[in-house]
Amino acid sequence: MPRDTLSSDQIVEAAIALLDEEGLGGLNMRALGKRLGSAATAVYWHVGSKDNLITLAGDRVWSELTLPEAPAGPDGWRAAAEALAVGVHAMLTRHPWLVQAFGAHLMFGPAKARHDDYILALHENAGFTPAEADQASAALLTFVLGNALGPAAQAALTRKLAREGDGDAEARLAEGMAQAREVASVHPRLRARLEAESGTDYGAAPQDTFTFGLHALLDGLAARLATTRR
Amino acid sequence: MPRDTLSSDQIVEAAIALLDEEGLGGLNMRALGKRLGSAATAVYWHVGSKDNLITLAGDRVWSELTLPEAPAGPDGWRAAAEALAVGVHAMLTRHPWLVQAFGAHLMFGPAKARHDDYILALHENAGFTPAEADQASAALLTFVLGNALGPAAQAALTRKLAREGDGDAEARLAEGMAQAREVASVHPRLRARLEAESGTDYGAAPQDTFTFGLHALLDGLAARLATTRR
DNA sequence: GGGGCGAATTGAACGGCGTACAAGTCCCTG
DNA sequence: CAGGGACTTGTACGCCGTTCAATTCGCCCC
Repeated sequence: MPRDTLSSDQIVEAAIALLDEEGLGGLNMRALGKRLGSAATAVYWHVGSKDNLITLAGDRVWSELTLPEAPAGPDGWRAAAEALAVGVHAMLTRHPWLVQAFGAHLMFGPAKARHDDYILALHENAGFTPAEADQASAALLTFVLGNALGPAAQAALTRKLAREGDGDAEARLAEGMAQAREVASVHPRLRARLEAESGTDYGAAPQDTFTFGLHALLDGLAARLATTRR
Repeated sequence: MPRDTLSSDQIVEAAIALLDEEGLGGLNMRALGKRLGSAATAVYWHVGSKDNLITLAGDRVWSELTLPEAPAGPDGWRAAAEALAVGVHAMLTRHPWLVQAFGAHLMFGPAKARHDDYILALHENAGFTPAEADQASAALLTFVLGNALGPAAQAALTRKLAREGDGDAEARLAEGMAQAREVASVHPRLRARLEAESGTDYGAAPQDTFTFGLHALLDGLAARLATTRR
């Protein structure tokens, strides 16, 4: 028999796989148990509760991010900060459920702590005062998180429609989109947007939107930094 | 008897009250029915499903925002944009559940559409190209949303601990915070932050963090605007 | 090698949830 | 007054997170 005793690592791994495939709403203990070849309740001995498991999974995902050896010096700040933000953005794109979990579970573990400390150090090394470094780091992070909310909702909705499965997975989605378009079409600018990019789905534009906003934010922070350094 | 027939307005109002008091996880159809003096299932005739109800509630809340009569001209852009962002931030503070709903429900209704169109017009009037106006509006909005995630999680956690109610509502919270501090204390910068503001709760700092980041973002957008106008 | 003990797993069960549905009640119109 | 649509109700189903007593497994010591 291939079945050995479970480990929390195995469980967290399986949970992440399930979350990536089925979304936050698709993770439930019975499905997780089946995936692990165990009874659903075996998980509880290792992780205590579903909330705990989600926190564990979130921190594990957060540890995917690779941090350069030493925080960049005063001049490398901007490139390093941008790279960091892009990395987090990519992570949230890979794991859309994470941003939903962030809104409901107060996730903070060793990997997140390491990451936070790194960003803080990066900003202090660049010349920000400690208080400014704190706020600048938070601004960067919350901007990235906010950008992930839309795609997360999109993914959740798509999955829900697919799971209802009354045969017409895409039909319902199209219907909902059409309804949204109808609501939007009352307003001139929104209608113009809709006509401009008629065939675009929700997932295409945000990438450009993200880099545009990120660059603007970095510009603003760089300006602060310039006045602080003087 | 004070019982009359329900209206969807009544239902949405009661749902918002329940959401504000108990959080997103505290809204359930039986409790809502009890609050309305009806059977739980009576709600379904009016709003169809819980998802629908949440979307309705979200749009109703979004309509709380008052938009100045006409979008500001080229010079008033910055003040108007800041005021708008601050207004949305305040709204999300009043209704922390809304940002959670945004991550799971793709909320888009008439009030949100009106608001989006208004912001778009504001940016176009200021001199942004349509494409830039789109991205700048989105950047502003996602930044505000991202800032609301932390407090939302905090509120959700507090409520959950209170509802478990094993007598020690604050004890568990303090325990969790202490645990987080222990994790954080391995890293020098985080430890410094903890020692600096030892008695601060999660809700105090974010306000300053929000205005700091917002100003930086607005600065960056203003710089874009300057180059575009020329 | 056998006995024992803690680690790990199991299946049944509980209470709460969203919601479908058939049956009922109310009220307005012709 | 008869009919029919608007509206409400109670019951029930299936899924969920979690608890718990009972059971099995694996290792260490005598």
